[in-house]
Amino acid sequence: MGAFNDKVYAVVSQIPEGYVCTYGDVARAIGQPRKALFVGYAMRSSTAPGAIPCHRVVFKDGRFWAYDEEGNPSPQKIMLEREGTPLLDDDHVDLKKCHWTPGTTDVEGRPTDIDWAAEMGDF
DNA sequence: ATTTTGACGGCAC
DNA sequence: CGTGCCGCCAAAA
Repeated sequence: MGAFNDKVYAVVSQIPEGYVCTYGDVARAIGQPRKALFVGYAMRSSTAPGAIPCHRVVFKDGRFWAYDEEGNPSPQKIMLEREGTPLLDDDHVDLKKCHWTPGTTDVEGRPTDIDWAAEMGDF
């Protein structure tokens, strides 16, 4: 696994619950703003579901992948709602309220080492 | 080695 | 505010 994917993993894992981050921000955080697209690949190919909260990574517009290849609603949307992420549309989040950027101080009382596997297991 | 294609982003219209 | 096009970089064909 390349170091790139590893960094992406680290950054995305830091996104607090109820907040989202854009691909561009993640790419920039790892020092390669041009590879925003590549970050998306890392998410899509994201290994074991639950290992990475890829559902918290959205487009710069706030849009997120709400549907999978089969056109079925993706669990991402449900998870975002469940986490209390403010949504503007069925596939848009309110970046104005939940836009979190890496590098900033973590939200108080928001441990980044949550057991996502267990969270997903609830589904 | 060359072409195609993106879970992107920014700017123009 | 929605759409289109181009630029980026790397992997896949």
